[in-house]
Amino acid sequence: MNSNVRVRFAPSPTGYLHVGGARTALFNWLYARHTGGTFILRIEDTDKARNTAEATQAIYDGLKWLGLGWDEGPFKGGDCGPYFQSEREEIYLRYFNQLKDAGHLYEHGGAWRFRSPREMVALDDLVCGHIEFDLTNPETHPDITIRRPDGGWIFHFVNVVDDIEMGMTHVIRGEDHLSNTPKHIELYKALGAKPPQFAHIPLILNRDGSKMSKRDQGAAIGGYMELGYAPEAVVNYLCLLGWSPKDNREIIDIKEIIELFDLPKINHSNAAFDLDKCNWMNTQYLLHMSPERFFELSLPFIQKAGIPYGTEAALKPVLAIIQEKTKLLSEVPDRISFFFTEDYAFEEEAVEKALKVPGALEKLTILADRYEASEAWTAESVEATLKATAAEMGWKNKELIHPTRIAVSGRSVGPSLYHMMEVLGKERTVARLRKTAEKFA
RNA sequence: GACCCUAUCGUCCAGCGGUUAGGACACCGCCCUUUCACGGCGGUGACACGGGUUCGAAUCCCGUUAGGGUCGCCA
Repeated sequence: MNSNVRVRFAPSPTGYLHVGGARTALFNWLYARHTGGTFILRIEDTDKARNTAEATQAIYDGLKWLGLGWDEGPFKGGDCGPYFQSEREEIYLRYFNQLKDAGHLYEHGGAWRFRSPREMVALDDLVCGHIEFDLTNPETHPDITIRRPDGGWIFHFVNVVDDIEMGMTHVIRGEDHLSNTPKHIELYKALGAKPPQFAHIPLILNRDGSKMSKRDQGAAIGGYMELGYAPEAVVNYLCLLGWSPKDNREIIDIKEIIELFDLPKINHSNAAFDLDKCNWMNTQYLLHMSPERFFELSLPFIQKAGIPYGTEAALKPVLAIIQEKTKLLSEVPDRISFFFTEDYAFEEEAVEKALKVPGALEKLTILADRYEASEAWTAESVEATLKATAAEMGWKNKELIHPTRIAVSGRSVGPSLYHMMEVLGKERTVARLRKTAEKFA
């Protein structure tokens, strides 16, 4: 932290963290980390009607889950607090009086409005480039209200005041604020402050180009948390919406993204959210992450589901063999459940196809005998024994493999069969084979 | 309606005056294979349109069209 760059994420507590907001936070965070600057979290809770307690928690949870830690803000403190707009009344009053005394304000219907200087306002946006706005016509650009008759403050005013007070050097926000920016610049000037550098990033839309709202698929960060995405995958995906390393790579470590990230490299056009690609990204991360990380991310889901896994030592080998098949962490409990109970369920269709065929149950009994007699118990030895048995008896491998898979797991799909039996252990494997042979006899 | 932003495969990106327009997701084949995945190979698929500028435009300029945003006593 040794540059003077100060950026912020300033969400309004709405009850959930929107992906668009998350990416705005991410780009601010990336810029702060890239420059060695400071990332600030400020809660814009001027609207008292909203439930700030729970709604604010959703913001903290989402940012923490994504790994976007802030340097100043709630729980962290800092020299520019408080970091809740609802607690900054005196500051707003001071700036309000400054504007009023200088003659920039007038009362209208009980509310206070800022008198626009009626000029051309130029903006050199770090993403969008040089833009000139003609604010000379009051018909098309009416004066903005900054304070309600009840004394409440309006976004445009408190946002600018806080950015001045908190020493923001760069304002990185959604493009939906681009048209508001000239008004903000007027406010900065009237307050005798130098406007920060602006960077308006493109919006995230639905696949069909429509605006993403709360109910749309993939819109709420909480949804990713519940379904069990790897946060690093979601972050990686979000980074690629509007930014790219320019060399056609997709999976990139966040450390490298921090190095490569810069504002002028951000796209100018809106991006559509593609859940398919996000899902692919997630499976890639799940597949390649360390077993330790997979364990760490899976555990909460396993505990919540109440899987009686016993000890971590018993759980880890099981997780190790299902990791490569897992698409979402929320699937983990179901994928591992049969390892931890002898009362596992049998898929009806699989039973019909593989067990209720002539000779299938006899095969299981014969295999159980062979396994019982075998010394070694590794995936390799288990496989060798199975194939040797099939060869000896004149069966096709498949004719033995499928009934065996269903006998030991109750399912037609699952982890590598031999590894599954290795982890299950000799005793339980043999017992399951025999029990199944009896059960469907 | 006014103003602002944007415009390359269905989607996300690369390209920044001369390329067989590249990669990824998705989709379709084939291969691998004990299931399901992973993986490998191949394929379908795009420069919105019209004018310029230039020896030469996806690349630069203008217009049109389309999409998005803003125009609140919401943030």
